[in-house]
Amino acid sequence: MRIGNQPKISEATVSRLPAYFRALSQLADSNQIRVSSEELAALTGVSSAMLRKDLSHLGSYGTRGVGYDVEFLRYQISREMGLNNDWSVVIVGVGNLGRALAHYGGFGSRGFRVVALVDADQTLIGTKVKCGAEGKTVELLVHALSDLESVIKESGARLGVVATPAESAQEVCDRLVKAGIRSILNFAPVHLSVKEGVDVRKVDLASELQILAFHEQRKAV
Amino acid sequence: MRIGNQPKISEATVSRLPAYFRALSQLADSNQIRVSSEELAALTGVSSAMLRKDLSHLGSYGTRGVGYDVEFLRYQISREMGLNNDWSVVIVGVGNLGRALAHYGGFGSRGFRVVALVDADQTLIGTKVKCGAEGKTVELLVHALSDLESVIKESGARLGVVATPAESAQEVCDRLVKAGIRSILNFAPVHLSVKEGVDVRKVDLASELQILAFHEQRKAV
DNA sequence: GAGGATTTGTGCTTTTTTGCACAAATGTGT
DNA sequence: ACACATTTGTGCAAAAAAGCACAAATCCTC
Repeated sequence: MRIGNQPKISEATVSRLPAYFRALSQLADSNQIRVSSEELAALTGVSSAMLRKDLSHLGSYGTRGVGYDVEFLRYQISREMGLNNDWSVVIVGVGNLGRALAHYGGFGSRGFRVVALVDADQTLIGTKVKCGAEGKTVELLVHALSDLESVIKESGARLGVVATPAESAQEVCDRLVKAGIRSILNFAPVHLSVKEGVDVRKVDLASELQILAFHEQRKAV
Repeated sequence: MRIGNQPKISEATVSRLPAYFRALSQLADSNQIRVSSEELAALTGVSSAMLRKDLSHLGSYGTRGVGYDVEFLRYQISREMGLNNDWSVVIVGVGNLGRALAHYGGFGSRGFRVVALVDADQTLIGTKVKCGAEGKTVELLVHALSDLESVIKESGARLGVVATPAESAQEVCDRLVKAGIRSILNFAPVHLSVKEGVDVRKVDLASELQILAFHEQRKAV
């Protein structure tokens, strides 16, 4: 329940809000007006009790005996998560992964916009890369890594994506932080250490497979 | 501590083992013989106490007053996680993301091998895609989605990667499960429901950015 | 071989997260 | 207007995870 202006939403809850938001968006697209906690929970793979408790942290947006208004709840979550703002993203590292991220539709939609691409590879610098999914693609110039600071300043990027090899990730991270970026999504297979106040989230493809393999191995026994 | 042959390693611990493994691999590459819990913890971004407790679930592989033998500990973790096995991976969906995954070096190394590519797009079927990072690249033929079952059977894949659009993800998932796959890595922005005994791990790029945006918004206040 | 300096392994406490169960609130039908 | 069927919101209990502190074990020096 919201009390002051610092409602203390737990980290576990925050990590599930995006899933609720996406499911609600799908329901809205199919013109569904109302949804019960049971139905929304099934769509997102959580228990209905957990869903209700998560939502209760945002406020009391449901109606007992009825359920939730899809569009209203969707709006409340998007507001709470700041998705009404337009978040500018700079991607560092335009290899296969970086390019795939630039193309990725999920970035372009829902409040995120790739505004700058940076790489160290001389053969890539100056080339143009298509950003965003079908519909509203934009071509972006790949800038030199040495211009990172000015690129961030001019583009106004607030979120940084590190898609470089592991070797250069920490250095890139340090420069992002020094340039004022305080939220970083890291795809490089290495832990990035940052000063307090900077958030780093890590996405590690190999780790996910290893975790799956661990459980798969257990099943066989 | 290991008691029977079902040591009950907690999920939180399992999720951190890959990070330990990678850090140990880096240390081994730089010919470091021993490492303390403090040092390894710093490399992986956890507390030294948590690291020691995690490792203690595998067994007592350290030496008090000394630390851990890098190569030995690395081997124990890889054995525990089943990375000595050769895990065959089938990737369904050879769009930008699927191709990036196929190229990704972290898959090719460390016990994972992409053995099959499948897509529904007629213009992609029959084309060849380079798999694996520099060093040992292999060209793989893209098979038709309709041949999914036979492709899995012939390639012997045990891990499935779903890199399709959200609309087709659940159907692809169902067919993977029916074909005997029990561990799935899902990149499609949708929850996949599966029968008991099947593991699904989800990697959602948009969600990660949304979580970052949430915290970033809080900082500004 | 005794004493001091390290560093692991672990019992215990605290915090976080999940799950359960039901009262409170709403809509419906008669 | 009243009984009844739903479905939310939440207090409380259980489980999981993280953090602390220190005894136990090892190495090194003299």
